[in-house]
Amino acid sequence: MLVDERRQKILNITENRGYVSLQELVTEIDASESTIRRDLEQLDGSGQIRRTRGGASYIGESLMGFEDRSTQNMEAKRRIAKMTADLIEPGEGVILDGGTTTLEVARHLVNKSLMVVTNSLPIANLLASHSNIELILIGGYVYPKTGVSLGPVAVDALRSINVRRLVMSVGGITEKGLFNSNTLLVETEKQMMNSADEIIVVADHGKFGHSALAHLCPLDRMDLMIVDRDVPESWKSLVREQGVAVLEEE
Amino acid sequence: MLVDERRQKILNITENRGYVSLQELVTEIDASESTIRRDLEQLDGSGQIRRTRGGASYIGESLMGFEDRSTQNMEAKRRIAKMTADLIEPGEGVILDGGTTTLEVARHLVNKSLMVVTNSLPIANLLASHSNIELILIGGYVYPKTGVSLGPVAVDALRSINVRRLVMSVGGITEKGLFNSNTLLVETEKQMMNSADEIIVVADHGKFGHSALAHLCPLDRMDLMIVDRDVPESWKSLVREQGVAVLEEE
DNA sequence: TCAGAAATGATAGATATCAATCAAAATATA
DNA sequence: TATATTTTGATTGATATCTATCATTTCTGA
Repeated sequence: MLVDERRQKILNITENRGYVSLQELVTEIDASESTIRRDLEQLDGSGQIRRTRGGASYIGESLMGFEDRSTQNMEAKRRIAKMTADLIEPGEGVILDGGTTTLEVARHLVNKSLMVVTNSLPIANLLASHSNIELILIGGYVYPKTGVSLGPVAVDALRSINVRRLVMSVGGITEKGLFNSNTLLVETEKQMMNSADEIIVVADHGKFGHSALAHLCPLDRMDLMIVDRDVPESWKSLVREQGVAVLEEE
Repeated sequence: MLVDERRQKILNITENRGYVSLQELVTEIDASESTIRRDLEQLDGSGQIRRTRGGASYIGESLMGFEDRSTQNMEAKRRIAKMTADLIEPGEGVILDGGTTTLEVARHLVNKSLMVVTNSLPIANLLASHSNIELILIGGYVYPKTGVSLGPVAVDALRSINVRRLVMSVGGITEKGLFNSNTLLVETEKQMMNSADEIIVVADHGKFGHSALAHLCPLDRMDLMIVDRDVPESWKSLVREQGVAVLEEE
């Protein structure tokens, strides 16, 4: 059997079953353990399967790298996401910024009829298979860490868009305003804000009191901020003083 | 955290990533190894995940969005993809059109240093996590069936791009030229052709002799066509007569 | 045909995972 | 409140897998 033939066989088996043990492969392909190991090493290296201890598993086209890595305050993020999604009415147009919380928002939107604009690969991925959602993807340079599109291409694409609401996530919030860690991202988000009538910011308690590299906007640029119950009262009143509505849990 | 909540979390993570190691779960859920083991045992016993040595993998159809399990001529497509990928040299810029075959091409490119431009969500997903690849995503209306961006937004974004090679897939090939099933897609692909110096078309034997709704271009617009060994000689010579190079299996 | 390169199979020590067990903590029940 | 039950976390010896190495075989190109 040729090398590529054998690897193709491994690929097929893995794809069909989702997972195979190394021993199964050794038996079925009738090659030595070492050979199969080397095949797995190669196939894993080229991104075709995922090697695991004792075998290999299939790599779907799923969200892969991005999601779930930072489960910080995930509980709070989920509750915030639910509240946010409940605000969105059928038939609306909405921009969803990239982020863990906004991805959770998207999960709650899959059954509504909406026009969604997003620069986030994970969100696009989630929504693309739902035909009730008209999905407009914002392209650009893709930032590998989070899978969002950035830069001039993204900004240009956003210029021709106008929707009712923007749901935005941020890296940090201080009395100076909103922050994110990437200047290109901030440029993109500024254009998002120009393209929407109402600016909604979702922020869990971990965001307050922290700034970041790039300043996005002052607090009063927001229309509505949605937070969890663990955000100190002092922060909420500070934001309210700027004329921004604050929606908190129950 | 409640028991069921924890198990749901394991389920979610497993489903999203296809596979998780036990150690990852211990870290992210912050429970003891024993507890997670017991959870996995339970979830495996009730058929919700498949337990593997060192972790767990997702069970059930890899519904993962777009890809069609019953794709025609998958073997041939894979071999064509391999040949195509071998042509691409490190440092190049390349446009990858959406399609089953081009997705396979992308799999072979993950370890090269490249600039990749694509309008395909599945391809973007695959490549986004590889930092050696500079990924530029073409946005636009997302066609739910296949997860590719189409329309004026996509065309505009492509206008400002110029790369060495375009790898394109087609719906059908006749003596009249290349076809695809969607007019918006064809408009987008026409701009792709303008944005590349060399046009490579990948086509398995199932494509020949079939036209489709929208005419893309005449045969002589191609520079190189890559086919499998089952394409009849008559088609290959027809294409060659138009001054197009044809690369076939060995 | 021959030499060099690549692929293969076997082995062994190091390392990680597993199942089983038990005590402590949390929860439920009387 | 006290007791029984369940859940959890830590430990341990047994077992499986991993990496690295090396001799052998197969493939490749001059």
